[in-house]
Amino acid sequence: MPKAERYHHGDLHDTLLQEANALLNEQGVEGLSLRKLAERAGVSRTAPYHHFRDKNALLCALATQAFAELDSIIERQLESAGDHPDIQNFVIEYLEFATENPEQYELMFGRTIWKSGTPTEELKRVAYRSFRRYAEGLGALVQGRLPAATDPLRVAQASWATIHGLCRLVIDGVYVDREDMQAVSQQAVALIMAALK
Amino acid sequence: MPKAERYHHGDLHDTLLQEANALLNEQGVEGLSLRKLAERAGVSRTAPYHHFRDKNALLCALATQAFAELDSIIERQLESAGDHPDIQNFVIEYLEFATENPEQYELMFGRTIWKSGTPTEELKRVAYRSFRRYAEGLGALVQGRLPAATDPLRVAQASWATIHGLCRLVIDGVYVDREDMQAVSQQAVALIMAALK
DNA sequence: GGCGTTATGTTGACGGTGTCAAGATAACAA
DNA sequence: TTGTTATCTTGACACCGTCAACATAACGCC
Repeated sequence: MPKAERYHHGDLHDTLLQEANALLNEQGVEGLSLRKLAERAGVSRTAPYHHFRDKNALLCALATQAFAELDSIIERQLESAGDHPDIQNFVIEYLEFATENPEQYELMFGRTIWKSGTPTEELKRVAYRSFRRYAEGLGALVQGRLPAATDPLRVAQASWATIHGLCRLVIDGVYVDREDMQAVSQQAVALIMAALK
Repeated sequence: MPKAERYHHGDLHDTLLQEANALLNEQGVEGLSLRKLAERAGVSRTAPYHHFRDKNALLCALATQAFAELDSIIERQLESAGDHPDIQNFVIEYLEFATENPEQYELMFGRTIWKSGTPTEELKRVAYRSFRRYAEGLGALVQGRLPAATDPLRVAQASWATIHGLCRLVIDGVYVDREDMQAVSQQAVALIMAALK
């Protein structure tokens, strides 16, 4: 029996995630509707509800996937770095990830899930795991090179905020153009490095 | 004749802006619908369309108002600063503005207008004017205290990205709590200042 | 004052959205 | 074979932004 005519799809869960990602890239979060998604998957409007509790859950699943990718980037950096972590290189990779997957990035950190929606427990877990790893890596780098009484956690938060803010400005198209991104990031890194002993 | 029964509202334009701001604060951008807004203003569904071309135009008007406020903060800082500009103080005021008006801040810099919508020409003007002033003020501060071949514009972009990123993380509730905000901002400022000669 | 033009406000309608309820179908376990 | 359960369906509801057509009032000109 041909797949298209079966009453049960067979692999709808994964198909939905795939098509949702495609739709996301084509039309952005605003263009991602469950109904369009269902149609693309060749299934009725409410079928997705048997695989995701609601739209928020679907979006969280997408964001969780994206965090896994970001996590692998961080991990790779930590490994290859050894005792010579290259911050500039990490920032470049981070910016690349964000600007090449702007819709996923929006989902990962954006209001859609964190403010207007409700992040899944799983999403919270992976999101904070990414940050923790980053903080640890950065902590190792700045170890003993900071002024006394400086909390490494604060440095991690501040530097992440810098990179994140840059991503947001570039992605949303405010104040910083895509061409300027590299230069600005170099400046940001230079500022941080200049502050180290 | 009592105001409530008049066919013509008389001051709908301003009333809409006011009520929209109220609705924004109560329910966020997602909760701001033209229909609810019209009802609050005591007017029919489509009446607002005679004062704003569409929802995007209304949102842009709100964002423009908010930029005017931010602008006055920046201006006040520039004036009172003289030759001793207090960056830390500016950052504190900026963060206050952003966290006390999170929905307006979202509108000012968020995807709703800049990515999924279309910023008005007027909005673009005021938005870039704010940044330009900030960049000039910061430029005066760091004048001659930067390593050679450092573009002040890049420093302005990088530092704005830092503050902005911090705001976003705090507002959306990711990685940085409201209580940590002050400490993180101090750390960020310290990093920048440490890099100056 | 009368009268046309324009600004402003109205109802009706259309296509889109998320999601619930009730029923159909198939897979699976006993 | 016979329940039980997972999956998928249609129907419905309440929202949403916005267009078209029409009603009302204000304003300027004779």
